[in-house]
Amino acid sequence: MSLQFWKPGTIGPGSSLDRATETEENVIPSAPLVTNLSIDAARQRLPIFKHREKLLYCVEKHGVTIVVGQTGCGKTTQLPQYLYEAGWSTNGNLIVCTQPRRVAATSVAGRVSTEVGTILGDEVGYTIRFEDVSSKERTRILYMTDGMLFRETLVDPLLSRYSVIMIDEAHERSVYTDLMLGILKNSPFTFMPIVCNRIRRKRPSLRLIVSSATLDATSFLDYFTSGNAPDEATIVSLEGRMFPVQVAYLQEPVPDYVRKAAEVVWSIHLQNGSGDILVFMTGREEIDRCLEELSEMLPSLPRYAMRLRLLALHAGLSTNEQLAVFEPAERGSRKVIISTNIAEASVTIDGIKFVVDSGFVKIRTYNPTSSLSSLVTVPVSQASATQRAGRAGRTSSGICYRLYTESAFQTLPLTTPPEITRVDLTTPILQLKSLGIDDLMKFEWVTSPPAESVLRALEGLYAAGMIGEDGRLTVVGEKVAECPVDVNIARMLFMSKEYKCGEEILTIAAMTAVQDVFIIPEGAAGALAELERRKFTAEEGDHLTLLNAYNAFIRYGRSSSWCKSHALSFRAMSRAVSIRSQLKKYMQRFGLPLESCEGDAKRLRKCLVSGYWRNGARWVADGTYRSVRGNTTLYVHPHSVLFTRKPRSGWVVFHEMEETKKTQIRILTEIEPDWLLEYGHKYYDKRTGASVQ
DNA sequence: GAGCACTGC
Repeated sequence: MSLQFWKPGTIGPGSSLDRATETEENVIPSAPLVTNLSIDAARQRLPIFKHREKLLYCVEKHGVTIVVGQTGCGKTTQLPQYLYEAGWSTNGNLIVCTQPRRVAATSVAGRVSTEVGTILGDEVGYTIRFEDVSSKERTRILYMTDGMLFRETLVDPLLSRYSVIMIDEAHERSVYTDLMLGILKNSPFTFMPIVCNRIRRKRPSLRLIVSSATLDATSFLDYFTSGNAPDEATIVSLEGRMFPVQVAYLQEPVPDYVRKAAEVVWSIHLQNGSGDILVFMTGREEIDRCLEELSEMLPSLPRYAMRLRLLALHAGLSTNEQLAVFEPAERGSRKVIISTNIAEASVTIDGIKFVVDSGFVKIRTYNPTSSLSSLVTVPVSQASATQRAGRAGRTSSGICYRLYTESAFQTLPLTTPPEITRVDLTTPILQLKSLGIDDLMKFEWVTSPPAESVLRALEGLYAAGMIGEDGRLTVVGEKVAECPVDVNIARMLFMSKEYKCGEEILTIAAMTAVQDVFIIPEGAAGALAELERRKFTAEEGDHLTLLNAYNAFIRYGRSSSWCKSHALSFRAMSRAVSIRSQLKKYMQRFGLPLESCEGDAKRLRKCLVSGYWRNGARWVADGTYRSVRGNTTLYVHPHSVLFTRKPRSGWVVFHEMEETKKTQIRILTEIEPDWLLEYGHKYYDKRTGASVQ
């Protein structure tokens, strides 16, 4: 394979590390310091233990401490321990550290409890949805998902259990991270001493640490100090322990990065010593194509070369298939993992020495005007590209090959827009209202979502009866805010009392909340799986089909082998069981009866319409649908049981709509059109005088 | 007749 694609002076496959000019000595830039920690000290790149006293001092003195720490600097594991030793968790107080992901919260808690020398769940514990491994009396350091802490604020807005709150991985800017930071600054109940002195009287001892792996951390400081109180907060930079990763760029852009990726993998393999290869693609389709290209090359592998073990990694794989990427390659062979963005932060594989970065990623976007969510392929941000490159330097020095030019890299956005700017805000805004934040126009977001999204969410909440004309929560809205489900689904749960079908609606609510219930593989196996699925098919549509599958799963003893032989995902089904039992508790608390409709599907479908009435669609002769709102053309998702069939009444409601190549609707149920009117009139007549046609 | 990036409560 020719090396001419690689810009001279950067590193091409096969060139020696010694000869190559380094474009970036270490792809993780060292952090500039805005700190009252001595800049000289930082320049000397002191190891973390020398920061320790300064760090404790900063937390002690200031309301907000921003910590910039690279991968491996120990901020997540060490910092809470320092605070613990320094006595921040006396008098029954807790030090809480939030993580965006469940696995991170559990694994870090495990590590720290070992370091402290206690059993997990004793002094060190974790709390994630469905799992609370902590002790009310004894736990002092608690790891938690940020979503879980956010939910806790709905119950205890003062967060009175905690003396220190550390929002970790803040650079990822998950919705819940942003909401947590937002309420810490804005809520009338919370305490930011800098911003809100009246609260400082309520919680004078509470401290906040925001920790981030990237430098946009300075913006967190500005956010909390409104840009004018630098002596009230600090940024501390910690040195990471990472091996250097060198970066090579293409000299010329390529039209087909999938093919190019396969070629680069091939030349790395032939010209470099041992070390596994990780390739970033955008989705399953590209992964499969790249694997195909590589397997076609395999027969031409020279006899002297190591063997190649080709692996795919994406979220759609079963647990076992995912675990395969962690198995060390056999002697004399090299692992090549072709992955989605899952390997950028969620899944960490040791032993990777080479990263091949396509430079693209699929992200969710939301168009508030059409309330359409879509999945688009976009160029990655520089921060993402840096993170991807870093995956090559976890266990030794490595090389990252970027399948784009250096000048293209310079034009990439610095960061990915925070998730809060790209999602439907209906649920977040309902929850903020529940926290007493009524005037959303005055709410100071870390990054403001589009005003249109806020308005659309308010409109939806009003239409669903969650807020009144004054914008305040209704009695139902107050309850629904506590429920961990979508507003539509919550409405159904409440209406099930009228339709006497709580038992079934509860199951449907749980099943619609999990993804990939049916496993339909490609090709011949897929056809067999389709046949299996037909055993559960209800002619009314997907909701009742999901209900049938759930009931059968319970009837046959929740067995994983049973799932396997019926094309069902055991993981998804088990999750549905957990969600159902959680939602059941909410129903009991709200006094909603768990009656069965005793096979009366009409009652059940009417209840579905009470939640989905804004998601109506009409069948047209070409097999597509037209939405009731907006009259846009909708295509049925191929996984729907109504994909091949016209609904008898010609009308359906659907669970969600999403734009991919076309606008698709997922999880459909056949209904009578006048059921839509029953709910539609209440809304349309009052607001605009228009009606549902 | 055709397809789901990744989290989280």
